[in-house]
Amino acid sequence: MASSRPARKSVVLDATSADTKTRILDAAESLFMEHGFEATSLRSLTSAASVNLAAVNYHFGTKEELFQAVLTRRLDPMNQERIDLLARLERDAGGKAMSCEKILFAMLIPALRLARDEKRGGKNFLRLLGRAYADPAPFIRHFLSAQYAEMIGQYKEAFLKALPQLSRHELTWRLHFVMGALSYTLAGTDAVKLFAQMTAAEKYDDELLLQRLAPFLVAGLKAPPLAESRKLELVSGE
Amino acid sequence: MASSRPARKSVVLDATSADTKTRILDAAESLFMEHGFEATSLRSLTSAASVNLAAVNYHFGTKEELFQAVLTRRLDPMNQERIDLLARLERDAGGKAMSCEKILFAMLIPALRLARDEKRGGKNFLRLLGRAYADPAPFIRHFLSAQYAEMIGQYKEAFLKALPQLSRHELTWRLHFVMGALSYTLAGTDAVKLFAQMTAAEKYDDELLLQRLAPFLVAGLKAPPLAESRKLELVSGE
DNA sequence: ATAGAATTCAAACGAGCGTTTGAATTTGGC
DNA sequence: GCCAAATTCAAACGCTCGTTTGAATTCTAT
Repeated sequence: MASSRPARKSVVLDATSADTKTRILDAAESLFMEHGFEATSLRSLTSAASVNLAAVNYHFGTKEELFQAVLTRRLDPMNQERIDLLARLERDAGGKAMSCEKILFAMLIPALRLARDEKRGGKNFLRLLGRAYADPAPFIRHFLSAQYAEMIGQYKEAFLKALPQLSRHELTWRLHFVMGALSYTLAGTDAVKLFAQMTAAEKYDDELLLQRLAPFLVAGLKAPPLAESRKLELVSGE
Repeated sequence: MASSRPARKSVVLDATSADTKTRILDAAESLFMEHGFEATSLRSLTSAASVNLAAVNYHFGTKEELFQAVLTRRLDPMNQERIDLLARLERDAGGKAMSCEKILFAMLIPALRLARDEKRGGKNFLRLLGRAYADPAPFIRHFLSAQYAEMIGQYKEAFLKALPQLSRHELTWRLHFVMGALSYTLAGTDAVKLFAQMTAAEKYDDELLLQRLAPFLVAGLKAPPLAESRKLELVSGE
């Protein structure tokens, strides 16, 4: 039988809590988040999930496919929610331009809902997602690229209408910055304390985090495009 | 003798190009960037550097210490440059408040200089750094936290003066977002194509990247703090 | 030229890795 | 109640990992 000692210090799921596939996904979500893909062994993962070592290969094929399954389980519904929410807002607007804020909120709200829903992985999953964005493994990058393509495409069109002063090219860059700040921020656990010693009073709270992030990102998106004249100033010595 | 075949497809350094320690650091910088810390083996690293396998442990102790040495070599001078540049600007301003742009540029310029200096690792190192920010390994997080503490502290004080409408707490968050967008952006290699299909005409260019990032971040920093009244709107369904 | 320190080297160590196997067990339709 | 399919299981396979070792070699100061 599988040892019932924790992998390191972490959770061991009750053997009766759910079926094998779900227990594996739950343990993988937690361990991949904590240690990353490469540093998480299938042995620690299966013992945390209280399943046999071979169960991962039986149910998912390989470790890589398991990782993709972990992401898909939460990501597909969240991105679909984003697409649906944007479509509804566009219908409500009746062809008129929407505000930049509204579009951005439509992106953030499904993430916020997911973060608050412990049954869907909650904060754990968002942090895992933030980490996955920065993982150098090609299979992860390609997978995420495919998962996000449709959603990002739709939002890019919406933002283009809301921010007519931006070229498509400029907007592409800014959406990149937005996703960067978002994923980096969500990935932070202890990392929040990296530069900031948070007061113990205000504990880590994803909702509050997104509320602070939103005005920052809206202002960035609305910023005037870089003037030609400023370029030299940046690269000169001062 | 060490095999002279490349680790995967990558560079093999000329055995006479530099001393052993430097060759190891150079190969490590490149491979850690490409594959991440866990996924880079000392065997592929030492063969790419054309040194004996045991040389890493002899010169650096452990793989973790090697990683820290790779970061320290570039990071210490860059952050010192940032601190010095800020101090000079503050002296020039003679106690009067500096503009937000100037402070941010003082942060970005040393990074830009490093990116353009191939002898100091260039773009490779900045991408490695961006990846390191998102790595879950505790020893990396603690190391970076210590490396950045002084620099971030100085800039926080400067920004506080430049942005008096922000509370210290609010600014802490915004600097977190700034570092997020910056590191995520710098970490992108192929990742730039993640959401954006860059035109072949405009090839990847760190200088241009920072020029686009700067106005985005300045606008975000200057954004008015989140009004109480908006909070509910974000968390409600629409 | 030579002693002693520093470095390089081939080889091995023990451990952990992802995956496979084939038998044992459980499950579900008839 | 039974048989076949699905699942679980212990064990092993082949491989790679970071690190250590002790001898061989190179460097340096006298």
